[in-house]
Amino acid sequence: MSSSKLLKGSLATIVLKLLEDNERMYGYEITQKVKALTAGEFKITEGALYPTLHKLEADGFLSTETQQVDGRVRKYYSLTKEGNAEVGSKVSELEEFIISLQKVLNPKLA
Amino acid sequence: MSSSKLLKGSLATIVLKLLEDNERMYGYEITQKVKALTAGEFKITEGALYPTLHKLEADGFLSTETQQVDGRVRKYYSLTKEGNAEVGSKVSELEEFIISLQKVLNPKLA
DNA sequence: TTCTTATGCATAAGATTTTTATGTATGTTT
DNA sequence: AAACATACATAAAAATCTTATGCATAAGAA
Repeated sequence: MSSSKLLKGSLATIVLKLLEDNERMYGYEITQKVKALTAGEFKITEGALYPTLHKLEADGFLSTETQQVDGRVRKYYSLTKEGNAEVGSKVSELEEFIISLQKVLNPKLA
Repeated sequence: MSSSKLLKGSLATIVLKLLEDNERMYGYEITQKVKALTAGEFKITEGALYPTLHKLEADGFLSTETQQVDGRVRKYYSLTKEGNAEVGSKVSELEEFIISLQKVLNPKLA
């Protein structure tokens, strides 16, 4: 993920969340979706995304099916049962992190 | 920083922000302050904090003065002129990152 | 028609930032 | 006396990212 090397462990959570919302997606589609959602702020690089997808699959959170579309190969990812159970806690964890971060950045408000 | 290895590049920004709010602080005090502000959610480790402080000093954003207090040495850090000029943009960058992150995590709202 | 851009996957080297472990030292509490 | 808190520091290892590279097809521009 680009956007100036911020946020380390958030990419896996972002991927899981997108797959919760979308049923199935392929890698390139994920990069475009994130770019669209953030108005170009986040640019997920392939070097970060593909190893993350492979790890999530190895961990049993994602399953894949390859498909030919217009002469090109696409590898679709979907949440497994375990993946589905994981998304919520991962997203909560990240949201709680954001809340804590805001407490530091703006102690008067948050 | 603990809280489960989340957020990579945010520690330097947190340090700069605390020093903007507090005039001068020493390392151990920073760890305690962050713990207090976040109700124990963030536990900054020494192995992360001290190298970060040293780098910020090397970059010219912080200056130091050592002081003896109750037989123990404290190394106080303060923002330099350059550090003061840097805090705002670093904090803005992090806040914009949070906004983008929320757009991904909750596309219906944000 | 050739070059560039877009689509689509993947891996490897290097950089960065963190965790974990270790070391030194003094003061305070049990 | 032992344990915990205060206070600094560094090094090895792990984690996660960027950058570079490679392969391949399709579509659009020059």
